[in-house]
Amino acid sequence: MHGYELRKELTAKLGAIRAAISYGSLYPTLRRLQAAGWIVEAAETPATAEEVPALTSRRGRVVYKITAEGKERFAELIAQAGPETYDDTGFGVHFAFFARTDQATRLRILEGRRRKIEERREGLRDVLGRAAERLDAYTLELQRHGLDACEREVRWLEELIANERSGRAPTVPPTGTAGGRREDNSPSPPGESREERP
Amino acid sequence: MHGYELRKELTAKLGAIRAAISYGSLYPTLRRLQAAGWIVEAAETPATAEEVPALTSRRGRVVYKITAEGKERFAELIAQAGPETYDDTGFGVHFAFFARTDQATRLRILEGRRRKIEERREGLRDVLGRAAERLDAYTLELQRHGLDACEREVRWLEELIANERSGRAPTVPPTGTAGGRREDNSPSPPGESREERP
DNA sequence: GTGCGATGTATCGGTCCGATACATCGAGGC
DNA sequence: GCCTCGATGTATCGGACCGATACATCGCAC
Repeated sequence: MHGYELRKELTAKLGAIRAAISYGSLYPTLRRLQAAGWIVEAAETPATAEEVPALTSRRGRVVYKITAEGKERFAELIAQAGPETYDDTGFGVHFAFFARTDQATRLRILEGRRRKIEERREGLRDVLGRAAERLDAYTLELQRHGLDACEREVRWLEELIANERSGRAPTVPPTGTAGGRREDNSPSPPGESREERP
Repeated sequence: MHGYELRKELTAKLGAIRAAISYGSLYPTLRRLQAAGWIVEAAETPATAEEVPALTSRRGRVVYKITAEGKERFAELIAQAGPETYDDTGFGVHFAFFARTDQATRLRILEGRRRKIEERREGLRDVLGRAAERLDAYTLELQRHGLDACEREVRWLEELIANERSGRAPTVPPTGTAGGRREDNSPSPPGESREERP
């Protein structure tokens, strides 16, 4: 893909957890990835060969393609979990690419996230319990709302974990689930709804 | 307060919406505020005058105090709303200081936030409707979870707006609401909270 | 035929974070 | 009595990211 397209794809895929990637972040990142050899510039074939060089310094759209090494590195990245894997954005990114990794990784990350949210929940309960009379009604309402969100997310995660253990696809799209699937290293992958864009 | 204390206070007050302020942000900000004249260094009185100068370059805790101009600027800041007022963090900060501003401002901000969340909600519905078959089951589940959070927040905001219009304190701690309060410029401030564990 | 919004690449200044350094102090273990 | 460890406290530095902006092309509606 080229940058603009990539941005749109990611915005659709990650829209639930974060705003669009900024250009100030996108283009430098693409160059970094290229410098590392994880993507290569795959110059778009001009419609007719002779019509392109006319324009002065027009950059034109730059199409990138992931390399074998890049794929390898990507697989490593989504499978390995550091502390930032469990914060809101980090977890969202990992989760959005769950279909590309194996069940053990998915379970590990879901459980790590649950632990993190449980900690946040306890912190909020603490504040609501101990500091309640020091805080005004609006601040308290904010904490309550946050606490509610935590409890809700823990339940959501627990459902996902249970589904994962039972080998089923994520929760409950009441659609008829499609597709037997085979995979190289993972025992029981979830149904991929469709897929495969390089 | 001094920096460390301020950080703890803010962490408790804003814990529901964001992580602790980093030191790399806190101390430069304090200096910026001081340079602008909005806070002043109010050197902590040493326990006994002669015992302090002994230590070599020890900075000791630096206590700051807000100035009259700082208070004025703060009141302006929480009352004025830009685009960033309605994103997650910005809204949380405004909301956490709602008790310091007037009802008209509170309503304006609550409604702006609602509009923003409704837009996000529509975006997610769009993706779930149009791009559903292009995305894998996990990504879809992420969108669904995000959509659910949006719907929930809109309901929460609507409750708050209704309460605000009726002049009552924020939502529903089933406590007997306490406190007659007077205030300089605001028509009907909310009761300052009593304690409460749900 | 012209303006305007979508498409597309790119940079720059500023802000914030994470890691780290350094110093003091009280509590607890041995 | 000594020593380590965690909490308290101020501070900086490099790097990542955002928001604004610039500039160019293309298709379409009016």
